[in-house]
Amino acid sequence: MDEGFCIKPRGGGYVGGGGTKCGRWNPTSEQVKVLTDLFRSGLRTPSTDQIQKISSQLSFYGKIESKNVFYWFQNHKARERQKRRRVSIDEQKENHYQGKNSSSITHFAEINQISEPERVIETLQLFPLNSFGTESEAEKQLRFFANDCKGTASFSYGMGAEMDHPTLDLRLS
Amino acid sequence: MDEGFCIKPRGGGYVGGGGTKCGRWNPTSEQVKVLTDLFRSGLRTPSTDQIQKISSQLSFYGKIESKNVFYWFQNHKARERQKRRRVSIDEQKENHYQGKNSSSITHFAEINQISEPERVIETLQLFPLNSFGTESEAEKQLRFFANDCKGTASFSYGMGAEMDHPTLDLRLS
DNA sequence: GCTTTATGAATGAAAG
DNA sequence: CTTTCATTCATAAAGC
Repeated sequence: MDEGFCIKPRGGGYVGGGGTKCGRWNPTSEQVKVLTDLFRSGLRTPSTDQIQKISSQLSFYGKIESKNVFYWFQNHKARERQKRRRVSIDEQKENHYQGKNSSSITHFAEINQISEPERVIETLQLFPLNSFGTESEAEKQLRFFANDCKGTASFSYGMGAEMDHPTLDLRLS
Repeated sequence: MDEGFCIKPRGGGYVGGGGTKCGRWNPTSEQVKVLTDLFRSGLRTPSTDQIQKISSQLSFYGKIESKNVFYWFQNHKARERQKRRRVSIDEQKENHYQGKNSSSITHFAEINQISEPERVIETLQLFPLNSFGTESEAEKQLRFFANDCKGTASFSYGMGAEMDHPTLDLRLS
């Protein structure tokens, strides 16, 4: 793949024309059967090594790449969860106690996370207190960005007259 | 202009009015282009300052936050690495059996041109100015393979030594 | 054959 | 940095 370049009309602009012959993997029934079997056996997130082996085995039945196996598991797992979640919500709507015991395994923490405090640590400018190693640069950055006022940051950095048109001059010295 | 913002392009788009309730950042093609350009220029882990500047510049094309830029680079970098890794392994495997009567499955016209100057200038103080740039085709990332498999199930499909033929021994023990 | 559905692929966000 | 999750985009296959 990688050469087809699937055009993505995201953001409004429709890229007319465009052959985009992105041929995607089309698993054979045997391949699907094996994959499903593995999934049912409990395999959910195969390791790289496992994926390689599975892919090799399945290549007997037809063209296949490692990434196909990877995607298959990702999608399968995600969709199962998705389905399950829908059911969960559905039951929640009912709001009836389930006569069914068995401490529900489904952790629906996500569902009512809708109104989570979000733990917005004001600004915390008190002590930078750089505790070595415990926090990576990336994390610091992220936290920093959290305060970022979202709406089009157009502070005058000395960007001069860059707002006139797409200057794109990204000199970041 | 494409007019990006957070409108869901598909179908009618039920973003609901007034709420500004946009889910996740949906980069415009211009934004992606610039980011890709920067990446190709060698920028991999922009500093906080750089991120802010980039974000400011890109805000011209649509709503964007610093953290979006941060995440973009993080993801892009990680996925490029993953892709490369996977392709390598795949090519390595490509030499395996399929000897049977396989009907020319050897149609792997997907030899990625991992060719890229690859001048990973860690520090990168200045940029070669954006300069047009054709639609960079480097936007096909690939997910990585997990390494979870916390002994979920005791299946032990005998994939390991039997690479002679599709054993597919899915012993679930 | 055109519409709907199923699913492969991609990627933003975030947790670890 | 690595790994996982959620949501969306794109398209081949199925249904009408």
